Amino acid sequence: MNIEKYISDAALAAATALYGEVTPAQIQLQKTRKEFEGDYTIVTFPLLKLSRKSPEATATELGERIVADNEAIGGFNVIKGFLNLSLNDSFWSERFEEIVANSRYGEAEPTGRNIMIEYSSPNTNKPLHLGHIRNNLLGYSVAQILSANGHNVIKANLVNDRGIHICKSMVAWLRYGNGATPESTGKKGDHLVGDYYVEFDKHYKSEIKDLVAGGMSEEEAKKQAPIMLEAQEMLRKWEAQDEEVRALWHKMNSWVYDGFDVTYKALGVDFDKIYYESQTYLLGKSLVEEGLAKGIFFRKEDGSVWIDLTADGLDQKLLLRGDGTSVYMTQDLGTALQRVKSESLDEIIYVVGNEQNYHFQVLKLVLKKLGYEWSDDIYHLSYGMVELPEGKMKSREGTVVDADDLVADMISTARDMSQELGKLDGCTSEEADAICSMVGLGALKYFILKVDPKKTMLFDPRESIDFNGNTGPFIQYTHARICSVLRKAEEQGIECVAHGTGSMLAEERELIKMLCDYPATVAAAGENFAPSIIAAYTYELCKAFNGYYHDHSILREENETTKKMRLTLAQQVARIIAKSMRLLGIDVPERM
RNA sequence: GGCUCCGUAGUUCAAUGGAUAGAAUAUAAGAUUCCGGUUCUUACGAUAUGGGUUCGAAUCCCGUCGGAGUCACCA
Repeated sequence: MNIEKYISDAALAAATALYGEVTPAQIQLQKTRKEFEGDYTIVTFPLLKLSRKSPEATATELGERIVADNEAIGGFNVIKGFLNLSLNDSFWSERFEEIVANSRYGEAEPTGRNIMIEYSSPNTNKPLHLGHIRNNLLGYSVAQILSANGHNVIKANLVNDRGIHICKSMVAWLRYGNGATPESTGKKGDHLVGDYYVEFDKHYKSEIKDLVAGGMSEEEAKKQAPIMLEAQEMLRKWEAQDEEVRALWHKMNSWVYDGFDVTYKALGVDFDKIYYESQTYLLGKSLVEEGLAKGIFFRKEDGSVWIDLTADGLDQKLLLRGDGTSVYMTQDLGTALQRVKSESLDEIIYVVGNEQNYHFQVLKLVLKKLGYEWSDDIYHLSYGMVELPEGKMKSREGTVVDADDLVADMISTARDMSQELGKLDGCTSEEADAICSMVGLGALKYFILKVDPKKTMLFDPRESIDFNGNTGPFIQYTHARICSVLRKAEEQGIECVAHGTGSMLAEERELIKMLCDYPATVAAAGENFAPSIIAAYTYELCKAFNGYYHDHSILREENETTKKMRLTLAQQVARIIAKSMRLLGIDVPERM
C-alpha cells in the first residue's frame, strides 16, 4: 500500500470534518525527523487560516480526530505546529509482509511514456576520459531509474564520427603511422587513434613555429600550416565521398569502436540505439527552410542563415553556413525532430556537460519559436566537471585521466586491499576477479553518482574505495555480511518467515520504515533524474542495519520466531540494497 | 561585458520553503573487542555578504563579492 497516501487521506478527511473545505495541497506531509517521536508529520501552518486557532491547538484537535478515526494510527504528539503521528507495530508488520510477498517491490506500473536518454556521445578521435565516465554513469543510472518508474526507456548514443577532428587523426596516421594497426601494436584501437590525434597536434604546432620563424604572423601560420591544410582537404574529400578517404575513415573508426566497446563493457553501460553523425548531419536543413518561410530566421548577404535571439537575452545564432552546409545546431534540431516523430517520444533527455548549457538553451528556444510545443519535453541533464586531488584535468598539460586506466587502477586497488586481508583466499580466480571488479567499479560509480550532477565534483580514488564512510564498498560490504549470515542460517536449516513478528524493537520498526520508503525514493529519483537520491537512501539503510546488527544478534537469538523475523529482515535489507545499487549500475557481491 | 550555474564544518558531500542545518572524513577523549574489516558515545566545527518576501529562508527575489562555464561559418 501507499503509506503516504493513506496518511494524507486520513489527515484530509479529518481536516475536512473539522474545518470544511480543505484542498490536498493544504495537507503537508513529511516523514518525522529522527529526533522526534512519531512516523509521519503533518505541518499544520497551512491550515491555520481555516481553523482560526493556534498551531498547537490545531495540531492537537487534528491529531485527536485522526487517531479516533484510524485504527492503524495509534498516537500522536504535538510540537509547535507539527503534528507527529505514530503508526502501530501491527501496521508495520503488515507492510513488512507485503514487501516480502511482492516480488516486484519498487517497480512501478507501466506508464506508457517513451523516454529517450542520449548519453556518452563520444568523438571518435580519442579515448574516453574521466569526464566521459561521469556522463556514462549518469546516463545509465538515470535510464535504470526511469525504467523502474515504469517508463519505456531508449538508451541512445550519438557517435560523433565525422568532422575535422577525425581527419586530423587520419592525416597523422597516414604521415607517421607506417601502417600501424591495433593488431600490430597490441594497442586498444581508440588509444591508437588518439595517439595520432596527439601526434597531429604536435606537428601542427611545430609547423606553425617554423612558419612564424619564417616571418609569417601566428594567425596566418595557423591557417597555412601544411598539415592543417591536409586535414581540411581530407574533410572535403570525405564529404565528396572520396573512396580512399572513406575507406581509411571506416578502418580507423572501426578500431575506435572496438576500443569503446571494451570500455563500455568494463563500465557496465550499454545502449539500445547507436546513431552516427555521419548519417544524421544533413538533417535539419528542411527546418531551416521552414524557419525562413515563417520569418523566424533570416539570411545574411553571404547566404548564411541565422536566428536573432537577442530579445530573449541570448545572441544571434548561426543555423546554416554560407556554403549551405550545416552546423552542430542544425543537425541537433533535425535529429530531435526526427526522433520525436519516428519513436513517438514523450521526452528526450540529453546527458551532456555543462559547457553546452547555452547550446541547449538555444536548441529549445529555436524549436519553440518554430512552434514545436514538445520543445518543453527536452531536458538537458547537465553535469559539471570532475576534478582530481591533483587538480583540474587539462588536455594541454597532459593531465587527462584515461577512463580505461582509471577503471584498471580501481580494480587493482580493490585487489590489493582484498589480498592484504586475505579475504579472497578461498575463491577461484574467476570469483576473485569478479569481486575485485565489482568493488573497484562500485567505489568509482558510487562516489560519482552520490553527488548532485550539476556541481563540479572532486573524485578522490583513495577515499572512494574506503570500506568505511559513505562509499560503494561500505554498502557492498554490508550486503556481503548479510549474505554471510543468510548462508550460515541456511546451513543451520533456518527458514525465513515473515509472519508472527510478535514484539518489535525500535530499530526493527525503523528498518521496516526505511524499506517502506524504497518505492517513494525510486519515484523521487525518477522525477528529479537524481541517482544521488538513491545513493543517500541506500547509505542510510546500511548504516541503520549495521547499528541494529551490532546490538542485536540474529543467529544467537533464542526465541525462534524472533530469530526468523530478524533473518527475514536482514534478507529484505540485502534485497533492497541490491536493488538500489542496481539502479546506480552497481553490482553487489555475496562475499568480499 | 551579456547569459547560465555554483559559494554550507579543516576537507568531501546532504538538506520537495518547515522543527535544534545532517552525514562522512580528519582531530581529541572514552566504552566495546562477541555472527566478517568493528561498533558506539562525547567533544570540536559551516549556510560568502547586505537587503527583501514569508508564520517560517541554506533554499524564493534584488544587490555586492568570489569561482566555473559559455558567448565560433568547432562539435
